[in-house]
Parts: sequence; structure tokens; C-alpha cells
Amino acid sequence: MTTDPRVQRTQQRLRQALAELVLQQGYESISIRELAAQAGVGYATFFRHYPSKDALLLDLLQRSIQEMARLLPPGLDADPAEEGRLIFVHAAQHQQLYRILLSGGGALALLEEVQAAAVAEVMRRFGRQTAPAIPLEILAHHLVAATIALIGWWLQHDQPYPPPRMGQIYAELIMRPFLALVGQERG
Amino acid sequence: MTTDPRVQRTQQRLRQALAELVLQQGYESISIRELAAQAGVGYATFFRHYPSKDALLLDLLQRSIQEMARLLPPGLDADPAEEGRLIFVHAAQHQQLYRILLSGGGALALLEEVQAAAVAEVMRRFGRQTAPAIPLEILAHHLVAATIALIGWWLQHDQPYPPPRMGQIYAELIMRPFLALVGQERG
Amino acid sequence: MTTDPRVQRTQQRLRQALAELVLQQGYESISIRELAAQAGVGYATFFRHYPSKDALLLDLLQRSIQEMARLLPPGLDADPAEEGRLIFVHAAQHQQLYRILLSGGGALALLEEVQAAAVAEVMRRFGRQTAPAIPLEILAHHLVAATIALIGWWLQHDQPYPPPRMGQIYAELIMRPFLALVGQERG
Amino acid sequence: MTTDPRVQRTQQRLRQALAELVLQQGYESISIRELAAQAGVGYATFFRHYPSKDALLLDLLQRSIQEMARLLPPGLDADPAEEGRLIFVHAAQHQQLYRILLSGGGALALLEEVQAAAVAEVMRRFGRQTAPAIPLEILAHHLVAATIALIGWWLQHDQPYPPPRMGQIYAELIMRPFLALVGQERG
DNA sequence: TCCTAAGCGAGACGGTACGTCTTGTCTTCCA
DNA sequence: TGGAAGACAAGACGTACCGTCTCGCTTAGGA
Repeated sequence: MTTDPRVQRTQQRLRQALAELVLQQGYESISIRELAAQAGVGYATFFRHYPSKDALLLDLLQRSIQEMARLLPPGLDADPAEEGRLIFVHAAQHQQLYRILLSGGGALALLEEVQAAAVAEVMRRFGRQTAPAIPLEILAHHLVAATIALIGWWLQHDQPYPPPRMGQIYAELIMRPFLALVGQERG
Repeated sequence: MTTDPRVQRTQQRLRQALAELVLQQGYESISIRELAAQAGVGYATFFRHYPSKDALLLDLLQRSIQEMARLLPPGLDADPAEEGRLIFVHAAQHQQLYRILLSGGGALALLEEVQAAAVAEVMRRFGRQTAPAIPLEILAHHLVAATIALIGWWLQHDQPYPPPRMGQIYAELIMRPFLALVGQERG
Repeated sequence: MTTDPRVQRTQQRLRQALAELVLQQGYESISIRELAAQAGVGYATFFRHYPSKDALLLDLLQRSIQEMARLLPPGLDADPAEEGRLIFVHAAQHQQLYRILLSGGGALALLEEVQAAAVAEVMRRFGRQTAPAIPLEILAHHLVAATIALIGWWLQHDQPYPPPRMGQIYAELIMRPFLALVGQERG
Repeated sequence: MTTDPRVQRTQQRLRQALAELVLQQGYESISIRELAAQAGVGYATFFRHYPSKDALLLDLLQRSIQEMARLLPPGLDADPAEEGRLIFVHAAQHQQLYRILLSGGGALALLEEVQAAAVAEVMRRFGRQTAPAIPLEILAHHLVAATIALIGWWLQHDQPYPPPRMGQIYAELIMRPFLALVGQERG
């Protein structure tokens, strides 16, 4: 592991520059020359740290996700509406990150990774229950996909409802049907 | 409107070439030179017919969707499970098209268009009912997004269940909660 | 063979640009970007016509040499001093070409080619005579190398003597000893 | 003045590495990174000792020439054929050095320097004589250039004749005509 | 004998040239 | 005369090299 402070500083600058440029002009249209200039870094230096623009984006998002995971309060599942409220508060706070993830650009692979991890977590949490009428894998995938879609809709429409309201909607629209089906035995 | 058969032939060749190359190597990595070569057409000729690669893809997909719409039987909404079955039969039959649409490549804008049209249709169909506890726009968006996600999951996992089973799942997992919430008045 | 006038025009521009830049800053320090800019031509276009800077120089010099050969009057060998005068008149007229050839840059391989051709010509012309005391190959090589060296000295010193005087010197210093040794039988 | 043995050792290693690499792959294609690696020396260390690759070559060749000058017996001019023989014996012994000098690479400037020194020496030695019919500068330059060309020819053709024979050729082909012209008064 | 100054390996960095690729326009040629 | 072929400008890409620099470690050679 590198401890050279120059390396840390350069990579930090590149991540920062990417975050700034993504907000200004989207992801695809950014050229590496532009990125390096924005970061105040030599063009060739970019390639000493990242093999491609996607790799830099991946690094940026992974670090954000790790930070996000550290900030997410545990034990969310007691009250679905409260859990939902926290999710939307978080989405509003990390809007930039969510937008990049959901914009379908170079981060698509990462989104799928995150999604798969979430599905696995859901399956782990509800796997002990009696076998449901619908395969658990489908239930979990549906829960995660519907939640992501709801967050995406909310951000793309500029948060038309406050987080508490979105939490209620999440609870009734997504969680309640999910819990009903998870608890149901196969007839 | 052009009636020159050469023009029709050239555009047909380009669409065919795109369909073939997308399956081989995905959408992004195809260059226009490659496309023209595969179609047996001059490089500059491409630009006489389409302003960009995306425009060609749009044309290809729109024609497929129109064809699909012609084949879709009307009056699907009597029985949710039967409606679901027909959806998955259709997805299996037009697998290639669905895969391109759902792969998140250049077709993303088109997918959003299709999705918006579906949302509008759902809202039109259920808009007359009494105001639901959850905004109709959210309900409709959720219905469409969840259906698309379920189709995507099914195709990416190589159709692990037959269409009738998927129709049942669709009915219980998506349609039944949706209908329950649509019919519910705001308390 | 290409007949497209654009191709001819582009190559002509590149040769012209190289000739101009060589005089200004020598050969080695010219970059291909500079060359293309001087020629008023796109950077990548250079590579469509020449694989390298050396190839362009080779083309430029070969064309000049061909033109020179067309202009060289035949039957020079009657009077050595007159032959020498014509050589130096020619060198003065094609000074730029000679300077590039003799500057020892990328044209070195071409100079060796020209030199070898001249040696072969000399051997062909004097080969019929009786075997000399010194191997003919050495005599011919010496004749050519000494002539080239004399031209080089004259140009690098800014032509301190007029061509008729150089012709006399050439006759006495180079040709006379050469003819004496060529005619001499091995003792 | 540096007396640190490490400095001497590093420079010796760099010269040795250059000599080895030149034989393997020529001069131009050697990169400084390669050189440093071959010498077992850090990359930046190269620049602490030489400002460029050419400077290192210059140092290497100058040291060799000095060594050569120490070994050259004085008073060569008594017998032209014997003088010539010694020259070719020396060329054979220091073949590598001569090849680099004559290959027209980065050593070209040095070759010109050596050549100029030799011309000056010749002029000094024969300057006292009565003014010749041909300017002494031209005579001296011719003598030196022809001798160098003869050595070059001999080495490039893998020494097809033994040094004594080359000494005779040198005497008859180069020295005898030179002496005849130097002694000649202007008519 | 110890300590200070220097040589040194390691390698990050800015800068620049390279040769390849792609896009969209524009010109030439041919059927 | 209209479409096919492909030359062209523009510019991004990823690689290589150069020369500078900064960091610690190690080693001289004087105090």
C-alpha cells in the first residue's frame, strides 16, 4: 500500500475534479485531458493512477459508498416508515452520488454491484423465514429494484415530497406488500 | 417520404448490421466504420441516412416496438395473471430487443421514452378512480418500473420459470398491491 | 497508383514544409506536429502518407535527385576540369539538397545509397581497363568519397572559390591521380 | 575536484553500459532508462553526471581518443607506407571506437572536431613549404577526409586486406599525390 | 571515532511527441 | 447525376521518454 503523500494528493485531486466535471457536463463527455487540467495535474499522470476514466469513477463511487455505509444507522427495520424516511434523507444528502449512480453512465456496473449486495443482504435477513409463495430471490430483487426506482423518480422530479412523506409511501407501496409476501407460506 | 428502393435497402442493411454487431460486442464499442463495413455500405453513406449511431438504434428499436405493439393482444387487464403471462411470452419472443433496451447502453433514452409512455397509459387507465392515498404518478411509475425490473431479472437469469408462473408472480407481487392502493381513498 | 489530386497536393505540401523547416532548424528537431502545422495539414494526415519523418525525407530527396539526374548533361568525362566545373555549378544550384544530404541527419542512409550508385557507375566505366595496382573498388570508392568531401568542404565554407577554380582543383587533386592509378598495371 | 570513489565508479559504469548497448542496438535507440538499468544505477543518477546521452558518448569517446593518442607512436611521417600500416593496425585494434565515430550517429560533432584537429595538424606540419598550386587548406582537408573514408570502407567491408597492404594503398592513393601537390609551386 | 555532507536508489511528476483511432464533412470518381 | 469511396480536419487515446524534484538511506572523509 502506498503511503507517499503525493500519491494520495494526486488521486484526491483527480476524484475531486471528476466530481466537479460530472455535475457540469455529465460523465461521458469528459475527456481525460480535461480531467487532468481541472485537477491541476499532468496528463500522463492520470494514467499512473487509473487505467481509465471508468476506473476513476469506480474509485470515487466506492469511496463514497463506503463513507455512506459508515454513516447509515443500523437497525433500520423496526419501523418501515422511519426506515424509509432515513433512506430519503440520506438520498437527499448524497444527491450527487445517487445521481451519478442512477444516470446509467459508466457507473452502471457499479450500480449492479451495489444492487446485488443489497439483494444478498435482504435475502440474508429474511432467509430464515418459512418459504414464501414467491421465490425469495425474486422478492428481494423486487424490493431493491423498486426502492432504487422510487429514489430515482424522487430525485429526477426534484424531491416533490419531503422525506417523511416518501418514507410513508415506501412503507405502504414497497415494504408492506413485501412483508406480506415474505411471511406467506406457499399454498 | 422516400420511396427509392435503394434507400430502403441501405437502411435495412444498416439496421441489420447494427442488430448483428450489438449481439456480438455490445453497443458502445461499435464504431460507425465497423457498422458500414458490416452492412456492406460506404462509410459516408451512413451519415446520409442517420445523423448518429444512436439515431440508427432508435430507428431499429422503434420499428421493433411498433411491430410488437401490433402483435400485442388488446384487453389484457381482465385477469392480471393472464396479462402477466402474455407479457412474459412476449418478452421471450422478442428477447433480443428487450435485452438491448434493458442493457443500459445507448438505448437508455429510448427506454425512458417507452417507460414514460407506459406510465401515461397507466395513469390514463386508472385516473378516473377516486384519489388514492399515494399519488397516482408514483403508483404508476412504480408499477411500470417494477414490471420492467422483473422482466430484466427473468431474462438475465435465463428464464428460470415458465411464463405462466411469472404471470402469477407478476399478479401477486406487482398487480395486486397496485390495485389495492389505487382503489384506496386517502384517509 | 493514386491519381486523386488531393493526395498529390497534400504530399507536395508536406515535402515543401519539410524543406522549409530543415533549413530553419535542422532535421532532427522537427516534430511531426510542427511539420503538419507548417504544411497546413491535419496531424493524422501525415501518417496516411508517410510512415515516419525519415520516409518523407527520403521521398523529398529521391525526387530531387531524380530531377537532378535529368538535368545533368551527359558525356562529362572528356575534360576533367570542365567536368569538375559542371559538378560545382550543379552543387551551387542545388545547394539546399546537397546540404541536407551531407548534414549527416536522417538522410545518411540515402547518401550511402547515392554513393554506392556512383561507385558502381565509376567501376562500370573503368572496369574494362587492365587490372590496376590498387583494387578498382578502392579506387572508385576513393574517387567518389573525395569528390563528396570536396563538395561538402566547399559548401560549408560558403563557396570561397568559383566553380571553374574548383573544377581545376578537382581535376588535379582527385581526377589526375585517379586516372594515373587506374591506368597503371599491377607491378 | 571530486575524489569520491563512488562518483568515479558510477561514471565508469555508465560509460561501460553505453559501450555495451551501442554494440547491441546502435546509439539512437538507447533510452536513458535503459542505460541506467544496464549500468545498475538509478535513473536520476544519470543526470547527476551527464546532461544528456550525447555528453556521455562524448566523454566515452574522448577518453578512448586520449588513450589512443598515448599509444600512437610519434614520427610516423618518415615512410608513408609504414605510417599507413600503423594507422590501419590501430583502426583494427580500436574497431569499436572507430565504428561509433564513423557511424554518423550522435558522435558526428565529435568526428568533425577530431577531423578539424587533424586538418590543423597537417597544415601546421606542411605550412612552411612554398605555397602550393592548390590551397593548403583544401589539400589538408582532402588528405584527412580521404584517409577517414578509406578506414571507413575497410572496416565496413570487414578488413578485406591486411594492414600492410592497406598501408601501401594509403601511400600510393593518398600520400603520394598529396606530397606531389604540396611540393608543387603555383604556376 | 563520530558527524556532517554528499552520493545514491527510488520513483512521482509535468511536459511533450508518438502513432492509432474515431467522428462528421467534403471532394473526387464512377456507373 | 447521384451514390460509393475515401481523403481530410480535429482531436482523444494510451504509451514512452525526458529532465526535475523530493524523499530517505547509506557512505565518505574531515573533525
